[in-house]
Amino acid sequence: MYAMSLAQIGYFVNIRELARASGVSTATVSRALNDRAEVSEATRERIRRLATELGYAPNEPARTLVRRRSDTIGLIWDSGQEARGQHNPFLLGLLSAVRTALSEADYHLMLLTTPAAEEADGSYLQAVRRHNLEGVIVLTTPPDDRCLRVLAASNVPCAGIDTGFTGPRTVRVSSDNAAGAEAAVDHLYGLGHRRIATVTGPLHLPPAAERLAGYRRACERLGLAVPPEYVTEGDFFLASGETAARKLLDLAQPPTAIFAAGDQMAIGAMHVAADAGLSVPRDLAVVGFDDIDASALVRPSLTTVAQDQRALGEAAVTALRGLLDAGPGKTKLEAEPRIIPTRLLVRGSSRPRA
Amino acid sequence: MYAMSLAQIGYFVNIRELARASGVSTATVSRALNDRAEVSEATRERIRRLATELGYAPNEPARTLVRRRSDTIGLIWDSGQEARGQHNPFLLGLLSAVRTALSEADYHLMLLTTPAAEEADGSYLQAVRRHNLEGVIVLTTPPDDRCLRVLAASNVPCAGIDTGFTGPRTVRVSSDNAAGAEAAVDHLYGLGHRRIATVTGPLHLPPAAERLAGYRRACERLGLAVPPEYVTEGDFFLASGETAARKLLDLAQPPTAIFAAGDQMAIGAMHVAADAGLSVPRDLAVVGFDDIDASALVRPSLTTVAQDQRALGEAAVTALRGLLDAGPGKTKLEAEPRIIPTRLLVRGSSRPRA
DNA sequence: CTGTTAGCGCGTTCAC
DNA sequence: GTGAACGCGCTAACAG
Repeated sequence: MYAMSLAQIGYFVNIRELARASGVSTATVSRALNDRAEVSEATRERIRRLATELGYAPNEPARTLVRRRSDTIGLIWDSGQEARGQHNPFLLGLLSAVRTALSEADYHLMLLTTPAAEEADGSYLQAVRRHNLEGVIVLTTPPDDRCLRVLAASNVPCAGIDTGFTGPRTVRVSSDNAAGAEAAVDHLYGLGHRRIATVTGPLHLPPAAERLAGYRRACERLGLAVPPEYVTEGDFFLASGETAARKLLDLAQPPTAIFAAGDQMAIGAMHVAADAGLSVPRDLAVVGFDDIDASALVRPSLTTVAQDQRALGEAAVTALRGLLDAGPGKTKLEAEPRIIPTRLLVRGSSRPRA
Repeated sequence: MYAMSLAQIGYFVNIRELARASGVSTATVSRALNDRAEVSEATRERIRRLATELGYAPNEPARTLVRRRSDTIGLIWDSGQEARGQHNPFLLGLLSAVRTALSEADYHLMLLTTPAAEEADGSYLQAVRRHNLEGVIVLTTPPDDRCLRVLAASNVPCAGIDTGFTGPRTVRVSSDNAAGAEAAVDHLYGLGHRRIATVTGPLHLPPAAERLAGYRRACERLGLAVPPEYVTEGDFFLASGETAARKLLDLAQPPTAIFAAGDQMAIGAMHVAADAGLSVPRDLAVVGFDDIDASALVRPSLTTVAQDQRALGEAAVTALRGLLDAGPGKTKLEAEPRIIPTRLLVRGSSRPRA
């Protein structure tokens, strides 16, 4: 309590004072606090107690300097979407999961900033070196980010969630997009639907391509025909879902169900159906992907393939730690992607037809 | 280009090598790179060029150690909501804004982790000292967080967005909740509504209390009666909005319009109205607060009082920098809150009655 | 088991 | 205008 008041007025103890107070050398204090084996249990305990009593906190910059490691991980997330005013609704969940997992592993987290447009190709790499970062976690960033490519090409350990980049010490973590899409189609098929169309995301993005592949695979397995006009490309946003749905419903043989690769597009499809006087799910069933907040709030609520943000975040941290522990030599880990299962949430937009 | 390849194989230049390469002492290099006046323009330019060429990056831990300042800000956000699986939809916008504003001011950002439950009351404070953080930004954290109270009570500069804590070097930034609520009521009044009820948030939270105050003030100014049963307390989540709306619509004199202090509750009210066979906005107008993503996606789309996340984030950074520049002496700044205007987004749930 | 010593990379005195 | 020397707080090597 005495110590707390000291700390509150801005007085901090350093290792030297702690040593003086406990009657040993700074080296012993350091050993005790860092759980080195060569300290007697008695002195360790004494130092420990005194440390908390005096409110001692190690100076991390100093530790980093001498140990040559910071126990700090950098975090990068997509700012391209932000620029367009579009926030990826997953980011927050991923961020929380990553933060929690990292702190449980005793790593600190530093938020890296996307560089200004100029020729700052190496700025992520520079940041890593400036701060002695051990590795970087990248959240849903477009693979065409030059600055990021430079980073991935370096020997800095990187774990990416839903990213497409590769490099010597890179791991990718992502949801099982294909299986999720398959589950969605299976679900609709089980409901009796035989004319199932899809609205995809931008097909140059891996998740979008994988979801389409899953859709195709399920249709093939189930013996469903997929006329070319049943596959329409969107951009994950609302308007593109509306446009696509309008096109699909205008077909001579309109689908009775739509699987959209993103929830916003799925919601757009529901709007169009309502405007056309169709009842969801009776006249048209809709399944989305992602489980954004809005999916539970719209009416009817949206059946969707939910991603497990928590598991994704934890997997990214685990993967990164794997890279860190393996050391610079082991480049074999690169290709080993981490796939996280999805979960189908059946809601109002696809309840069994009466 | 040559330098880049060196950096990519993990070879880093430090100030000593830079000095050798440019034929001066490390002192001169330091002066040149830190824009000290005592260096000749010629050598400064030469050193600069060589630095970028060789991919030199200063070692921040070392700089922090010797300068006794880290240029780093800590970031804390509410994890209570996360634990309950409820993400505050604003967080992401605030985070981006804070990150951008901070990096423009040449500060680095460190994510702090909420401590495990144990008796870690001082852990934020400890983190600040460990990393030599200059200050902390707190995003929407409940004011009853003990760990946070210890931090706020210290002399660490803190800027909080939508938080209720106070301390010797603390600034609070928040939306103009009262004015926003007033604008919502004015809007409904302008549409011809005279029986306007409200669903509040938990009234122990400042934003909830302020929005209710604004509602009351507007009603008073407009000469509208506010029977006690027109004010129902919710918790910002969907279900509470539904419950409240049911109660309101069951009244002998049901309101023709509802102002909900949060969008989720407003959407809940719309659900209840629909279930009761009422048409929104014809039979019941609804206005929310926050402008969460879902508000633009539901049907009818939700009229809402939008918070300016960008401005909030920037204001927090500005306020914090004010505290930092003022130094430990100036405790006067504490009480000066930053109020950010809101914006009424008129959408389908309150379009003029036919 | 413990103490002494030597830097980690940098900014900052002092001299010149 | 520039260089040499020192030390920030801490850990690691080496003695004892």
